Amino acid sequence: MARARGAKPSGSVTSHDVARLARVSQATVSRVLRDDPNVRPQTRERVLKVLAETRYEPNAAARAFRAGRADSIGVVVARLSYQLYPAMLEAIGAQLARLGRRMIVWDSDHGGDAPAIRALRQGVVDGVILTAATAESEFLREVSAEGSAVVLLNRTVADYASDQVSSDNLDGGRRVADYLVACGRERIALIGGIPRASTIRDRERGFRKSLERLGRELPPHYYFRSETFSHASGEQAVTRLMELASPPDAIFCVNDVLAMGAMDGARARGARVPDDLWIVGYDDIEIASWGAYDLTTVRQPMELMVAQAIDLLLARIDRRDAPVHHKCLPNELVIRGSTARQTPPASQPARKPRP
Amino acid sequence: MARARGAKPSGSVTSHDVARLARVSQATVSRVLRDDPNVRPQTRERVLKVLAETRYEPNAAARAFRAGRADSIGVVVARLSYQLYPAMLEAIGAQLARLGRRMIVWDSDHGGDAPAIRALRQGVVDGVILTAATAESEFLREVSAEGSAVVLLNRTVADYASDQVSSDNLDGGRRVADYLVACGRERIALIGGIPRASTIRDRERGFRKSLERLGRELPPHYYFRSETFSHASGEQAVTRLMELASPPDAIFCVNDVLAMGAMDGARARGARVPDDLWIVGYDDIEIASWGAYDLTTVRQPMELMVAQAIDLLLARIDRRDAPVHHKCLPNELVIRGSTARQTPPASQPARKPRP
DNA sequence: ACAAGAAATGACTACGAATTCATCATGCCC
DNA sequence: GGGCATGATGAATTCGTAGTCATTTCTTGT
Repeated sequence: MARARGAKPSGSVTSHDVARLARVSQATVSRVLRDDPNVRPQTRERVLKVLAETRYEPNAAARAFRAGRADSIGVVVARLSYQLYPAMLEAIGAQLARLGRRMIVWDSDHGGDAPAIRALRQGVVDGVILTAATAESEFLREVSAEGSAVVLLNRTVADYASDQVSSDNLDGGRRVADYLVACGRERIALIGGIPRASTIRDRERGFRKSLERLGRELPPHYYFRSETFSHASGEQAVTRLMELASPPDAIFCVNDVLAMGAMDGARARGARVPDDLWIVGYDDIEIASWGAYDLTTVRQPMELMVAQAIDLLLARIDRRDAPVHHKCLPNELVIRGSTARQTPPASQPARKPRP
Repeated sequence: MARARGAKPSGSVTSHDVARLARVSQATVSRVLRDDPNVRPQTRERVLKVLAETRYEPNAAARAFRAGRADSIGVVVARLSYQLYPAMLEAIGAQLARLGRRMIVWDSDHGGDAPAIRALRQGVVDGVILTAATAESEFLREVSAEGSAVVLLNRTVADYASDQVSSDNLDGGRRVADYLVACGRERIALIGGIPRASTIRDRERGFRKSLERLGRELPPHYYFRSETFSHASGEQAVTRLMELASPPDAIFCVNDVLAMGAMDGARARGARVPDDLWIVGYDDIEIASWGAYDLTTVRQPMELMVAQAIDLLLARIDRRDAPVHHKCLPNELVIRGSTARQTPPASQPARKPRP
């Protein structure tokens, strides 16, 4: 039994200890720590000396308890295996660090949003950023209605009273369709995903609607819904599409991993990209720019999205009755070698062609 | 100013409130919460009913304050852009969640280990897992000497009195050398990295030593040290190597991203892998198995390493005088299409050939 | 039915930092 | 030099939980 009850972190020097050693009251130590001007320089000096000597560190639990806030923010992530999410987490972490907040991370694979929301209610965190498109929990609905400090990032739910930040996935899908049609692609296919995720749903809808508007409705056999967002799914999907009597000459994949799987699958069947088949992805993860894939894709303004999500969250932590915002940022089509190499800019005008 | 001083998390129902409503003492509420057997079923029922009605959640700060522990573990990571680290983080998170611990994440890019160690001293976290190979701070040295709950994961420092878990990088490098020689490669090159990281250093040393033992010392012009572990560095390195009068026929890259960069660079210069050039990586990140790279590489027993690191950490949190362990786990050469396609198993025996 | 013991419960307290309020010291002005 | 403002400091208090210890209530055996 190495620990007494109520054991404290290593040093376990308290502000009372410091006060005693510096022959002042605990209140004065607290004042010095908080840089209160009402301390005589001489006294401050003495206290600072003892603080340094004892290597005092304030007890975080006591401080949080007293202050009523934790200075920590919760982040719920999913599928860290997909590069977009580590990148997002990295951005969130960097920005929170700059703001002096800690970041507690939950993986939505283990209980979805619930553990994070629970932590919020217990005061473990001051607010929560939800990035994972988990099922719409009634738990979340309720918390959201309470005006709790919860922000949905890269995920929208129309009737939640929570702040939400996403990029314009509808427009992203539209851009891809416009681009492919403008470049004269004739047989355009779509590899989509589970419609539970709002982002995916919007990408698909934007893509379809734009095709329709251009008189090029997507035929059912050119649509493949993959159950998971994996490389293997992309391979499988492209294999099906290429087995068709009239295989597509362009495929839009709703995210980059699917696109890379599709590319590898197509190549394995002897197709050349982009000579025989164009492939477009979504997200612009780092690998997309590497030589092996050199993937045309849609890039979201990640840093900006994260910044806005954190802004909204901190604002709401400050005042829970702050107005609810649903932000939707524009994104950008990044054209690379998986499309376009030898096709000249098409004559058919698109709404926003980026030849 | 929407918040009173000492504001509490949303509900802000305390155990006193519950006690009042259930017409019992706060102590009894506490007992019910902690499942103390000394509560009459009837009383327990009444309290539970109020607990449910009020949606009571214990105040985490007060609890942590009182209990003297945070039930949180800190993790310092680096370069989340390299897939190995998100995978590691995911494993750590999953295992901690299973143990009922929260995970606070710091990116070593912002202050190195210091913020995490500081948090440890303040009791924000009960222990820290350091995965990032940052500079050897005197801060850490000191903390380590104190017997604080710190574990180095995938990183070794000989004279730190901390628990350490890594895989046998020396042996991993050795295996690669043995394999390449055994398969009859004649001109073997090495793309290495900053020797600050113990893992990288060991991989290089193991590789070199094994070559020497086999009478195939690495000539200086076949060694390239990249400053960063990036795809671009790999491309750059391979370009240099291929410009040599006698370019290598096999390259060992000390991690997978470098290997992928090298592969893309080699292909861009018209070389075929593995027909003209073999490439071997290290880490076996997910992409390594994808068709575009199909990379031969060395896999570390990640889940096991994480499990052992957490075991050691929790043991040390329990008793700071626990014996110090330096664990070193074996790893595995995973042979794929970036090597070996048409070379038959060599006649020359290697120590542990895996043809 | 009563004592003795066990079970159930409540009053009270500690934990550490930050804050309020009271008090004491100091300097300044006329 | 007396009085008053201001600056510096300490005593006391608060926060919510989980303990300790004392007290009350119940159960059981005779």
